[in-house]
Amino acid sequence: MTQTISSNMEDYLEAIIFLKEKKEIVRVKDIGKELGVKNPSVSEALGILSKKGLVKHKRYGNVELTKKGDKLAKTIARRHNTLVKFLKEVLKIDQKTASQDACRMEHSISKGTAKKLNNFINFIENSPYSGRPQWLKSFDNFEKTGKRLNCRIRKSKIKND
Amino acid sequence: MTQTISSNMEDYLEAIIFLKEKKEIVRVKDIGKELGVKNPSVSEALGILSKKGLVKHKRYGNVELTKKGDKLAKTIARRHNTLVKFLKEVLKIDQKTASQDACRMEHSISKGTAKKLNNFINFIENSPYSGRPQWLKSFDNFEKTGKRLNCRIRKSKIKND
DNA sequence: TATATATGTTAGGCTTACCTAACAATAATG
DNA sequence: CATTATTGTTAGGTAAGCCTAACATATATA
Repeated sequence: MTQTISSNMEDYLEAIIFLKEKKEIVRVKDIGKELGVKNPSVSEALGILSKKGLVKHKRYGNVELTKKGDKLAKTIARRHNTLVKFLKEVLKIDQKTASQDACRMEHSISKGTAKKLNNFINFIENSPYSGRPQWLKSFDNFEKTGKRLNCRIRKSKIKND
Repeated sequence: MTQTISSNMEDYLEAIIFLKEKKEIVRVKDIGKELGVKNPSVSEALGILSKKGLVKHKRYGNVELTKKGDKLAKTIARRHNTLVKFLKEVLKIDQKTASQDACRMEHSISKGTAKKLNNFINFIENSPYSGRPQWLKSFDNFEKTGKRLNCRIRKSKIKND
């Protein structure tokens, strides 16, 4: 019985783990601020997440993730980061838009797709020869000018196609 | 005053344009079947979309898109197709998963990102020299073996980076 | 320590998007 | 053309996720 949670509940988990990282103590109002919702909404969400065994929270106390909640939160955060990387590094989308888009897309991407996308990023990041691979530089140029910037070597050497 | 519609309403528009393409006449039950919802839900949605001037629908009649609705539906369908292409062509995700993921992601991707992703696909599809670009073949191999398959030409010719 | 301020919870309401059941109109068929 | 089957609509209900207003607790300070 693998339990599922909604996108919105995923957002709460993600906010909690994010806040935990930089503040150690996580309070209802911090979560609300992070997500742009009011305290009663946070209280309600925490009730739901508690029932599912993802969060520990006693009345008026601070918020903790259970082991299970922590694991799930990390998965979501990882997906988020993968998407941001893709959007920024490959598509050259600005930080703000990239993270906004990632925030929404992270809930709709399947496990397998997330994995493959992550591989794709790794492939790019571990590119041999300097930083950005040649083909991506060629894409940058294609974007700017609509024209392809060919690798000079290929251009001069490959004729038969 | 640019009006916005919800993800779900986007799905209805998309279903309508999809059905229109292959059946000419679109009925409430077709939409319901396509989206996996019951007729009353479709009726309700059509009411909403009609009020927004995106759909024409008289009681017990068939469903049409207005000019505005058609335009919007096409935008959504385009985003969907772009995502499917990316997932299939770049990440090599199977048809079924790709279209499922795209169905969800198409609502969360921003306009600018959709455009850039589309450029990226075009860049790949219009690759000079045979079909799949070398760097993507290299990625395929990276996925399979964890190792990078270098372009032979670069390998032998390029030394200074 | 009494009180004020900040934070959290509860109660009750709203919206979206779904549902079932009951009813209405259209289409198909004896 | 009358009846049945199919399709569509309306009415009314549910769940998620948000809100405000009112109340409760905790914390800080006079």
